[in-house]
Amino acid sequence: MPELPEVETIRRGLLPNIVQKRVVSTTIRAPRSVRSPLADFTRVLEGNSIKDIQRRGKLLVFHLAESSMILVIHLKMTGQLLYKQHPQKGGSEAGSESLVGGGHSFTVPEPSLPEKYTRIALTFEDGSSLFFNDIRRFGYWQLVSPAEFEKIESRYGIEPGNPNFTRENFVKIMSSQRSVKAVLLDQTKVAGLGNIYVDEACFRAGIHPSRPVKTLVKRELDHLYAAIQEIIATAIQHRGTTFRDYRDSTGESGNFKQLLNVYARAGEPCVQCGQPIQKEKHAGRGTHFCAHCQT
DNA sequence: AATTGTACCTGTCAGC
DNA sequence: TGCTGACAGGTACAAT
Repeated sequence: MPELPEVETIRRGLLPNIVQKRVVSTTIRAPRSVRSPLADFTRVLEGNSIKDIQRRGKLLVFHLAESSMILVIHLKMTGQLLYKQHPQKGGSEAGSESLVGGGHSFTVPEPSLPEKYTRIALTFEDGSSLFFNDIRRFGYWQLVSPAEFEKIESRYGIEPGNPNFTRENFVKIMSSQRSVKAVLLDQTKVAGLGNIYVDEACFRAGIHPSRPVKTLVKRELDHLYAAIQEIIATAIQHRGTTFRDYRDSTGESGNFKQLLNVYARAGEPCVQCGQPIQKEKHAGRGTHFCAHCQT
């Protein structure tokens, strides 16, 4: 799924476009993507407007102007939130873009929305729309009360980029029997990291992802603490990483892929030492590392 | 408390 | 070409 940098990029893209806008209609094409009673969902959203969009870890948090209910959206693996300025005519090829490559010139029609994988759509008073596309349907939209939100929110750990991501708090987390990989992926410990950025942070810090966190010495903790913040900040600057499904709110891919050192580079030479990057399963996830540079 | 397996769902790709 | 199995950026839950 989109991790912190991707979700943050989506949030920033949506903010100027849908805040203050009134929802005039909701379309639910996949009822299971909504984790609230559908009647309530529609009743609360229609006629209401978006007051603000925040983010907690990988969760997008929509505050409403005329209800205390909060809309939380999790994109999981393949969720996308696409904003379209103008209503589209179904089935047309309008909005095509031309690409040139390998000596051939060809045209890729920009798919019109809604499409096959559109699960939910909102239409605003000015005719613009927000589409939730999600191939695998792991993602969800949920309306929660402030009390329920507080409960959800409180389970998330410290976040790179937030004031609570202090070295002191970081060290507190890094004191279990579990591996670095497992702890950094644990959203109740550090919120927002996923498989890509955990592997990249471990590489940058020179730490093997299967090391038990309690074996890290001060210098290694310092490196890892700094690496996480640098990776996340740089990834946000580059608008996230796109492999296949991730797109920002305008449908654009992220640019951080070219800066990856280990993730999805199994067998390719390490940028530091030239040895092939390894891929093994750790903490249940495909894990990429350089056996020479990470100890 | 921590780890492992399983489930959710659909698409893609490697291998036969 | 077609089939099968493994795997994919995430997380919740049950079992161990």
